[in-house]
Amino acid sequence: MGTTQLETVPEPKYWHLKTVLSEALDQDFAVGEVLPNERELAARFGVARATLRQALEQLELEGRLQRRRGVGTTVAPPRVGVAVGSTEHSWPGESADGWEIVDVADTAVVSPAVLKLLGAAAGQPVHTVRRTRVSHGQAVAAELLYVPAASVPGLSAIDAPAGPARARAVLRELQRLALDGQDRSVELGSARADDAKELDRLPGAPVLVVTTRYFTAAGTAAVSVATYRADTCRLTFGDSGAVEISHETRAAS
Amino acid sequence: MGTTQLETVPEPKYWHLKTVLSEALDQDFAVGEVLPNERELAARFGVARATLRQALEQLELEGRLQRRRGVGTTVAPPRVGVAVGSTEHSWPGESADGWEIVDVADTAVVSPAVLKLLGAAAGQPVHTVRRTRVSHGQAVAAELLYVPAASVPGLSAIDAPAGPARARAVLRELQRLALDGQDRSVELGSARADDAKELDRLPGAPVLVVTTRYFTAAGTAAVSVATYRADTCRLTFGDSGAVEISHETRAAS
DNA sequence: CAGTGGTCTAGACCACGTT
DNA sequence: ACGTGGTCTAGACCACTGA
Repeated sequence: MGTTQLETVPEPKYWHLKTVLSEALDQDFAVGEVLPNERELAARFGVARATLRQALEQLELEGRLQRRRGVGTTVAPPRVGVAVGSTEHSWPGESADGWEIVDVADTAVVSPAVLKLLGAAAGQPVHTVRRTRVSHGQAVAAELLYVPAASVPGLSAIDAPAGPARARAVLRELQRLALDGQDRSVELGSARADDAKELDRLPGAPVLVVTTRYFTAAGTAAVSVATYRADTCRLTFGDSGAVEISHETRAAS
Repeated sequence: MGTTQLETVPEPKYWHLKTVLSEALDQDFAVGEVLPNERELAARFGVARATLRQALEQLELEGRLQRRRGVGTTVAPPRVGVAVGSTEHSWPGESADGWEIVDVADTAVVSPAVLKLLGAAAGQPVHTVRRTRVSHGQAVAAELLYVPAASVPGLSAIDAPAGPARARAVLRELQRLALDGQDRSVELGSARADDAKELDRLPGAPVLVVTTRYFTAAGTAAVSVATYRADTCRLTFGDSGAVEISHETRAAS
């Protein structure tokens, strides 16, 4: 008996479903179009709703679909490229890069892990600036920027009582410093409740967490933790224009 | 009736469960330790197994747990930092960076999207090199490197019949070219069947897809599509050492 | 073989947005 | 009020690993 090709196991239903749906999306649906509801789709494919949902979840994870409770499931536009690492190092807030200040919780309590990143001692006052990044009219990222008070001594006395005005002051002071370098990492996470609200997603939604450390000669002057919507964003780093790709880049060769 | 604090909606069970488990992991479990099986955990918390699984899935997504069919659920070590963007641009294969050549499918059929990235015409021959990146004894990434034959003219005649030897030859030829720049993007995806096998994960597992374009004066000389295990990897970019963080960085402030 | 996680079902109820 | 997706249940069977 020749070992031709029949040692493959039965493909899970939801996996096969995903493939079928994916092809249907390419051929029969336009961006923004709404799909039939889950109960009907499940019936049409002859599977339980939970199984259908497993396929939809994957497609949403890959940025093909957008689902909203109370509304429906729509075909998502291609992911937007969001520039994260320009060639030149720069402080947050320099040039209009799509970030909007939301709020600042002055001298707030900071988690031990962030303190460790800052190389700061517990109890040390830290300015905490909350910002949102908007692209194509949609919120794509929420950021928490941590700036030890020691990094921006100019603010020690002249202070507004916290709020957007003060946040801007913190950024302004930062930009006066000489930036020696920066450090960045990207990992997968799930949206905390506050970030989820900012990003118009449910808590637990997949996000790309970008952690950046800003260095001066004196050490780590600031740390930024930015969470990007993983479903709609493609983070771009590089010299030249953003890479233009779609999910098809990874289609079976 | 004072509107004290009771407009909060009931937290989903799986979300609360995740929090409880997360704290238990911090306090009562060591890295590598195995958890009780799903049926017992579900019973212990008084929920259905599906609900418990929803919590476990999130924790796995966040890199806190590792689950393997037939084996069990174990506490995952902190994510490993994997350097992706060194300061200097470099061709793939330069310096020992943990990549291992697996195979090369010479002049294989290439998806239209990749061809578009390459700026190449359909039907043009493209060398396709398959590599794996190993870190700490574990496969963390699988890569497909596309090199149009036109980029490495030195290989046109002197050829082995495809295979690791030829793959090495392609990389060697690449490194002779003057690299003008590169372009990188990161997005969330789910593992294709072949990548999943390489990474010892199930198909559909979450991965970080890093797409890199390599430019010479003549245009795009090569494109790399690397898929990293999202559960175990933290991609690092930057001048200095990798950022050292844990999930705690994003703990509620 | 026994035990694990992975898949699947057929129902129920809930939270949300729109009408 | 209605229809949507989100949560949850209590079961069943399957695929894989290891002893």
